[in-house]
Amino acid sequence: MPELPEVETVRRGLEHAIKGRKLTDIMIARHDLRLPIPSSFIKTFQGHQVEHIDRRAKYLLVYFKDLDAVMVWHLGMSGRVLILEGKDRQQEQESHVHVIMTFDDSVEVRFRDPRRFGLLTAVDRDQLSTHRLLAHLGPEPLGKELSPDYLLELLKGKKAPIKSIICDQAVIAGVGNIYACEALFQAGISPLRLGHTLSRDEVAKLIHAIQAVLKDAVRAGGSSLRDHVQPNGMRGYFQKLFTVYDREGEKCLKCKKSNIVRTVQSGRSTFYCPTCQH
DNA sequence: ACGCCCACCTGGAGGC
DNA sequence: TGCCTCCAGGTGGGCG
Repeated sequence: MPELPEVETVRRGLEHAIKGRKLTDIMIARHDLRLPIPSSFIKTFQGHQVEHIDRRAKYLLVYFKDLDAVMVWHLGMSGRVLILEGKDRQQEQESHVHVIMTFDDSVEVRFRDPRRFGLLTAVDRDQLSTHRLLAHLGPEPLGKELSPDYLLELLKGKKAPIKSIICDQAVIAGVGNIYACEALFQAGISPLRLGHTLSRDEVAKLIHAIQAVLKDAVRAGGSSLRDHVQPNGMRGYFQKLFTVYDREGEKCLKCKKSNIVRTVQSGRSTFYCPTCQH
């Protein structure tokens, strides 16, 4: 379930498990992810010590000590990171584990991605901001650059619905389908509204809602971090937090009157309350 | 330029 | 049981 909060949760889990450790072995079961894993991948990273792990939008960036190359990792739609230590490592190999990285000969990080929309590659540190995967990304939603001024200016003349706009990684980096729905519900703004029709107050309210929803989800992910080392660990937990997403036909939790409606925008499901959102 | 559609993949759920 | 259809958290290329 990789939107920003899930990727941030994975980042924290990785930082905890492998920061300062040496990447002793890399096993690649298949290279053909969304982008092929470069043939030089193993030679580039094997034997190096993890310095720290960053996140940019939905990308994980693994930095190594004394190494120019940064490991750039995206989980796509179905990507999961499994962290296994000690006796857990002996457990039966699941399907669709494409890469296994071993640290200090004792901690295993497995990348499982059934749909293979994820990617794993190497980019030089000084080329990160201009790399084609990352160059177009907009501001981080939890940073200071995401201001009402910024978003209001960007919405001028935009005829796309606001929901599609906030899912655009060039506008806000890291918001995806679930949290776009959740934030619009919290802000009381209809996902169907065209971008240019939002008032300054609404834009401010929307930004506040996006930040609140993401922070809550990061907190929830953080609190269930231990589950993350186990397959299927966190799935049920996050779903409990959804107020509109995937709740078509159920009673709105706010007005307790209308049923949640599902519609399709830009090919993606949108969920909203027709009473609470205008 | 912008907004939308589609393909890229696999698996799970639900209908018949 | 099995087969079919639809749906899924992302992304970028291409089209009108």
